[in-house]
Amino acid sequence: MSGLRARQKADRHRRIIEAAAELFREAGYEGAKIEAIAAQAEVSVGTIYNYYENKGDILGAIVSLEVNEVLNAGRGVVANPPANVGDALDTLLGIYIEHSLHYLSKEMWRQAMAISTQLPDGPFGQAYTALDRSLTEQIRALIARLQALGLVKQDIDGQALGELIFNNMNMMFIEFVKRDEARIPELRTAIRRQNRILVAAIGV
Amino acid sequence: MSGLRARQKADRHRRIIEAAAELFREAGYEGAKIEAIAAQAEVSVGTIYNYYENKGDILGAIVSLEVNEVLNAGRGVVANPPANVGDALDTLLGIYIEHSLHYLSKEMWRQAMAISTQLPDGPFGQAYTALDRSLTEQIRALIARLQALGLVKQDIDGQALGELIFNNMNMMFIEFVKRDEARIPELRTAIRRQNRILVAAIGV
DNA sequence: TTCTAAAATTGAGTCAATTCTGTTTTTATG
DNA sequence: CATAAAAACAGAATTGACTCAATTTTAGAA
Repeated sequence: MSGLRARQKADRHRRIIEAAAELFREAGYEGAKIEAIAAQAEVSVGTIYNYYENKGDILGAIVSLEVNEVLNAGRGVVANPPANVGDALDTLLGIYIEHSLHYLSKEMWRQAMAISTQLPDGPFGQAYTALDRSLTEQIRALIARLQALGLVKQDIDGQALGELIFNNMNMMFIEFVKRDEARIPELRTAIRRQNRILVAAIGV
Repeated sequence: MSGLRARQKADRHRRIIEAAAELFREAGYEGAKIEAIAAQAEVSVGTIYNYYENKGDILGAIVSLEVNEVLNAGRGVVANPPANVGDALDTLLGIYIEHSLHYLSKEMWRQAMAISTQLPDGPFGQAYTALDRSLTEQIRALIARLQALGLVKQDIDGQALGELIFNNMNMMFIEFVKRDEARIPELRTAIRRQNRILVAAIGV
């Protein structure tokens, strides 16, 4: 019935992702040749292309796993935010940023971001856009929660604010991954400073 | 003395850029083969790589020309801004956005942005980062001007505010070039809506 | 169990960016 | 104005992502 074929398929997917993740980590994205990934996954080159449209999509699958974890971690903050607008934002964005380099190197992020703008209609491009939207939505949800708690003015345009905060953080993160010597604490400090303007504007 | 070699060099640079610009326009970035650009520029493939590190750098040179024009156009607004904070911002950002598709197609922008994050240390990557900084700086200058005119609170953190506004606009522009069907008026409206929050916060 | 159509796999072949090496042109010096 | 060193050029060779036609494997009907 459901069996063999589906199981083999899932298994090959997993093997390809694991092989790619290992080689990307060891050799970098460019350094990891498709032939090497295929060999490591004990699969032929053609098969990889049966599962993923192109090399970027393999990286994309890995990045998606990571971002989904971040989204999950963020739920806790939205449900139970610190009782201070600035801290609440800092905590949520802090989770995004601190998680970001767990599995993915800066180089992998650079490649992933590049691919998502280069091929916005490819599988990964679309997935990445959706993930960005989910993150924006989560920030918007946090703002709504803070409004419910009476910490943020009721008449604030939550949608626009969420976009503003996400877009700024995302752009800062892009600059961060572009510079290998950039460090997370400085990134967070810079974002806090930018958000201070907003926090002052929206607090009750 | 200075002569022949330098002249030939400048001439070849120009021919390569012109050939590439024409082919990128006609065939798109991917569609424009290096061999074709070389043929059109009456130069060999090897010579192109003597002038530019890779295909992306050729596009980069073209993008830089465009962004520099935009920066020039922006100077006028900073020197003489509309007497209203929201309008002043909208006018400056409007210039950036309206100019953007003059010479460059969305596809060219996508490629250029992708390359600049993929190879941040390449010639174009560095140039692009510098251009972003110049644009941020110009927004900061506008804010300073508005402060001098008494339209913006004195105690506003102009640096952070400039970054916030630029980063948000830039991210919106990235999303804009990723969707072929996206239109400029809607982009400007969305950015105005986001900036409204800031305008409310910083006006005297 | 046996057979057949559909699905999946394979790896040699294609294509285009980039590199490399030998040649030509320019410069500057005696 | 001859010439050697330096700079630039040409295009053939390399490399690696991606394609495709042939082959193998699976599902399920008889």
